Amino acid sequence: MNHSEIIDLLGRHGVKPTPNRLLVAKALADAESPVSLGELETLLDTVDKSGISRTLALFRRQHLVHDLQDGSEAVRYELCHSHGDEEDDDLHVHFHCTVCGKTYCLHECPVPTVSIPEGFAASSASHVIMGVCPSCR
Amino acid sequence: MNHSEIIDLLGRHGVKPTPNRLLVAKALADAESPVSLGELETLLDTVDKSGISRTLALFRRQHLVHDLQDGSEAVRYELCHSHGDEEDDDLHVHFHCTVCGKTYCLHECPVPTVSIPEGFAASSASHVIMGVCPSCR
DNA sequence: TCCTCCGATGCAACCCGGTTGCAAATTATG
DNA sequence: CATAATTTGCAACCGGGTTGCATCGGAGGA
Repeated sequence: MNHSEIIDLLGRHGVKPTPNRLLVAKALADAESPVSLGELETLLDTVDKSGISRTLALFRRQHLVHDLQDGSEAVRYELCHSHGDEEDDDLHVHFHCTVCGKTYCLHECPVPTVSIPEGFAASSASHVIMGVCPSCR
Repeated sequence: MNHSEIIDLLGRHGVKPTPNRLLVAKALADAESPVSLGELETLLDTVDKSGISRTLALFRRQHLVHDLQDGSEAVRYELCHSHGDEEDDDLHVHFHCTVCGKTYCLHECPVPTVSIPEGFAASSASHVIMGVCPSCR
């Protein structure tokens, strides 16, 4: 994703494109798998941890990223692929490798729908599979 | 679950029944929903946080409890209901209420099986639904 | 029974991911 | 150009959780 595409993306989500936000968004766009705050910190050594944290909070509020608890200690972030600026409709299964710690997005696997008891109102769901990835076997 | 049943449960998992372990196991058995370390700490004010932490680590190693990241800040623990002392086969869906923060075990909803790409080896899976629970609507 | 030893426990210090207060820098606005 | 509003970096802080270490307590042997 190039510079102007990223500016455009931020704009569609109502986010003013400041330098740091562009860096964070680019890093997220370039990542092939969900990234944690700590990883972003080492990836973007010019940007302070607090700035990244605040940027991610903003992105979350504007539905530009969604977060994911994959079983590792840290929360990981991933760009929303839905093009609406509201809810994220790109809910796919994640696979967390217990050997290398990497988390894969199985884009081709949608999160299955589970019927839940009367009275519960679901707004989103996450499905994380733990195991060993191809390169660690 | 009464005292001797708990001692028996620990025994089946190869855990020596010390006073603190019995307290932690009882608290977990009595809880109607998964409990966090912090909640156990307030529940068992006679037992130190570090002791609870070490006990939970032991229980995890012996497959007596399994842990769950439900989207709240803390990890929650739940007694394994499988009666084997090895793997836990009681994988059910959890529901996390974003209003009251409580996590429900939907025991009647097994975690759906998702077919994953060639090369990945799954060992377990978690399925967490976020939303609003009956008492918060 | 008493001794000895090893595991269990409590306490405090620490670690780590993450957030917040605040002042400096940068950007937008009249 | 002046002033107000945002963004940023730095450091301090926060909360969950673990670890080092000294002490306590219980099982087993003389």
